[in-house]
Amino acid sequence: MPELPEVETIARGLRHKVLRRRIAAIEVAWQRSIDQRGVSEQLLVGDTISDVRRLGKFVILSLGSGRSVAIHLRMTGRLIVDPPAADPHTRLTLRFEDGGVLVFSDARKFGRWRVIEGDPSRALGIGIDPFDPALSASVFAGLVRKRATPIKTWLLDQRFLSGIGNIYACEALFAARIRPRRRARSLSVSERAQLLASLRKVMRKAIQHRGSSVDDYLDAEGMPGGFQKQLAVYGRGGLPCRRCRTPIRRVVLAQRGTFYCPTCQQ
DNA sequence: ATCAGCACCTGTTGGC
DNA sequence: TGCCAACAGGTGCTGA
Repeated sequence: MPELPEVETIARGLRHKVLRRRIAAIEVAWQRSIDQRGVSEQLLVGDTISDVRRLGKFVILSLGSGRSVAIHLRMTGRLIVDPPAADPHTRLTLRFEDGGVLVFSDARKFGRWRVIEGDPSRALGIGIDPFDPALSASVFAGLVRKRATPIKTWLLDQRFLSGIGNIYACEALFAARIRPRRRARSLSVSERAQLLASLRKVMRKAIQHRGSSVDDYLDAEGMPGGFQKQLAVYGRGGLPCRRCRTPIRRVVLAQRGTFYCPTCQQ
């Protein structure tokens, strides 16, 4: 479900709700929702949340002990603080000392919690953030260099850039006017510049709208995003392109639905 | 290095 | 109305 803009929205919303709260207990309703079941819970009890932020598509809870919790929401994961009603898909519950709770709800059970000692960005093995100022044109060029894989597939590979998912890969390629099947290494200097600028522009705008709720995404406040109304191609197969009226085409690439305009994107 | 296929899961939707 | 197949925003593994 959530990609960079959604995870960013969730992390921001969660931050002020859980900061400085102390973990008193953990309840695991679905074992596979947490790595190192048993060991992880023991490590967390008594620790305090000192920061909340996003790393790629992970929500990171930093703890007073120096440890971190990396939460990947995958398709349907949600983080809810002090829910008004019991959630039927609750997989994990953090009980705070003050009596409140952080609930991890996940209908499809794909999401994972992982406790990390030391530097989480290293442990997670993910690439550079698209908004990292260190991601210059030459760094970007180095990452696509020699890559024969389609650019859409490359964008989804978290080891290069982290945080981009299927929606924003499609949207950024449309904005940059590049076909999803183009080989990564075949992009010209100006196409690479266009793509990087489009990734940032599309996702910055999506963050401003608190993400896209295509199906059932909700942020930490339980609110849907608003960016889905502005999607140019994603989910618009057969509908006219907003730029040239050509029907948007849907193909499957890297086992994922991929949308593009055959006229605007070359 | 890359890719297709499948696995992990459940809920929703669209076609018949 | 009811059933069933297809599909879903993600990732990891296997085997070719």
